Amino acid sequence: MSRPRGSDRRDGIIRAAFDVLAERGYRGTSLAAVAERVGLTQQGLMHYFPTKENLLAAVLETRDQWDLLNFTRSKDPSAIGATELAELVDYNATRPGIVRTYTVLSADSVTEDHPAREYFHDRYARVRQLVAQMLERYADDLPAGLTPAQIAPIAVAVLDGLQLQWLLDPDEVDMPQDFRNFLALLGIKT
Amino acid sequence: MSRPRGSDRRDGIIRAAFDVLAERGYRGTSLAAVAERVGLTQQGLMHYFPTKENLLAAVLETRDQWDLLNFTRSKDPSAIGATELAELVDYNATRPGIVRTYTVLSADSVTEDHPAREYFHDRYARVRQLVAQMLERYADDLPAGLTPAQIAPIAVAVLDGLQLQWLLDPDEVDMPQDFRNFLALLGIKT
DNA sequence: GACAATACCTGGTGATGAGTAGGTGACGTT
DNA sequence: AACGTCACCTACTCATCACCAGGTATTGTC
Repeated sequence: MSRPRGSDRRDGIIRAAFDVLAERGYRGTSLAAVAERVGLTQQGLMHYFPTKENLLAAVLETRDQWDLLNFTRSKDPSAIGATELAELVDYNATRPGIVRTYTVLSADSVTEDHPAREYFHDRYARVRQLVAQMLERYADDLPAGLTPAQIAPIAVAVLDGLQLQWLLDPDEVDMPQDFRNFLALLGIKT
Repeated sequence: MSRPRGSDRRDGIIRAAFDVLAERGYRGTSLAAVAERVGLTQQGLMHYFPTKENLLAAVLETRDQWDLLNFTRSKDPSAIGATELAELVDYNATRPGIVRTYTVLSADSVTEDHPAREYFHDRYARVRQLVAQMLERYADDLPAGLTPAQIAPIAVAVLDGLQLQWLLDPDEVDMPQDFRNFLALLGIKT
């Protein structure tokens, strides 16, 4: 019966915290609840993450791997296009937990004194820039004379807004299809 | 020095609760904090609203007046168009508090056992339907052969998604302009 | 096998949460 | 003037929170 090694344990805690965060939001998440989920006491958890804020930061850093930014990190932003973006939405539609965490936390972060506020502020700036770069390849054919930089915030809004509606009513809202419809609106075929 | 009458007091409490909800989310809001803001003790507040959930329900019911649904309640849905919708966004851009409450609470509501879940589920269904009705008048000229019903969830997503980005970075994100750009994407001029 | 670091634990603390129980004083009605 | 209702309070209860202090058992290193 070997004890998990330090970094494995950390991973487990982060994974559990990610889930609990999705279920209860930041203020609704207790360290004890996260600890219980990995079979530790709250104090055992605090051996790894001395404060709640610290744990949140670790979650945000680590779990970035799942999202748009890291989806594209390895690649050249301008090398990926709408097809890949639509596929990311397909993928997200199979992972409600991940979507929920980011939806809940990002809205949570506009709250007063929220520790993740700066994180999301910066993150959205980066995502808008990334999407703008991606749209460059369609720049000449964009409708209404709009530029990639003008469309980027709208596209990001569609991504986020559809997630919220989908989380609230997965049977009624077909997120992947709706996103493809949006791309069609841009005159982009997938 | 006359004491506020019952219903006035209720209004004051709801107004204060609305603000605190925006600042801290549902789970982060304490009855004591709301009470303090209206100059009552927590128990004084509970004379009017026996439980926290009860207070939330009252806030949601009452403050609906500010939103899209009530914006249009008096009018025939098909009588209002994109211009009015864009003006609503203009108006929202001057009222960050209201926007924040709905943004925070709607995302909050996808959380486990959240008392406002059903409210937002139903609300979004109604908003989508309303927007679809509004789009009917443009039905023949919509791009990519899309129908009002197909565009409605996208338009609602844009509304919500832009609000989040705007709340996080009001200097960088020009919500009203971005929304007009979206309408341009639909081939609608304002 | 000595020794230190790691990985936890038990046992607190003080703050704060929602909600309860039972009052008191002001007011309107008759 | 008596009476009831409304508005609000003090004084709890009990659970839960983040976090601290200090311990012990296991593990890796030499």
